[in-house]
Amino acid sequence: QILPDGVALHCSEVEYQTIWREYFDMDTDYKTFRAAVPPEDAFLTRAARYGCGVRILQQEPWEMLVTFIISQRKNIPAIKRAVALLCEQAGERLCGAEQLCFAFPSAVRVAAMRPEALAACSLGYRAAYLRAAAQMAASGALDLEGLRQADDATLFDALVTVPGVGPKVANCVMLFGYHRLCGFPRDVWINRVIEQEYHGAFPLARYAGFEGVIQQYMFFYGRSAAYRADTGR
DNA sequence: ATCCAGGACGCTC
DNA sequence: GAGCGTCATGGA
Repeated sequence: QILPDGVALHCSEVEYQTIWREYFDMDTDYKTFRAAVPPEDAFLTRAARYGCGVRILQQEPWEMLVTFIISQRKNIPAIKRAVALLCEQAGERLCGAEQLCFAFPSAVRVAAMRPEALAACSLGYRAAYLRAAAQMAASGALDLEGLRQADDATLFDALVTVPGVGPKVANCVMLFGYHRLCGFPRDVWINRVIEQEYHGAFPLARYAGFEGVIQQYMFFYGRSAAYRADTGR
């Protein structure tokens, strides 16, 4: 089945309708977002074309909160490793046909982890953040599901009450965990792009309501070998 | 070996 | 509110 942006899915119709349609955000028209990029913005024009298949996944708030707390001051391979270790240490064991597999652990399960198990996930100083976040989410002091109904500002304010969650991580959780496309996470890569391509001033207001989609184009292209080749390093 | 990583926090000023 | 040093660990 061929879907917008040349995406091809190899699964049954039922599986697509019940799982992947929402997860891959197939009912959102990203072409309209890309069309908002003015031709005179050569960087973003290239970035949007390069990342035309990028979509904002509809992932779970708790999973996003945890993974982006872990992400701070880590590179992507190290993040993957830490998340995998966390799943092995605390995740529910899945009956995989071939290889051993673990689910992403719930807040209750993370809150119940022994300190040694948590320390075995190579989280460093983030271990204390993660434990606090798990206690908040497990106790209901932080109602991650209820916050789906909250407006953007209320959601942001609630997220930054969690230890280890600042503006960058909160924007990631809003964007990927709550599908708030206004989220615009500023990480080292985005700051680098804004500095090099926009002299420190990016026209964010032009993309009101879908800032996060534009951010993804900037991030994906800015990190790519294609960009380094285009700019000569 | 050295630098840096999808930052946040606590402290000054 | 803006400008610092610090934080633990591993990847490149």
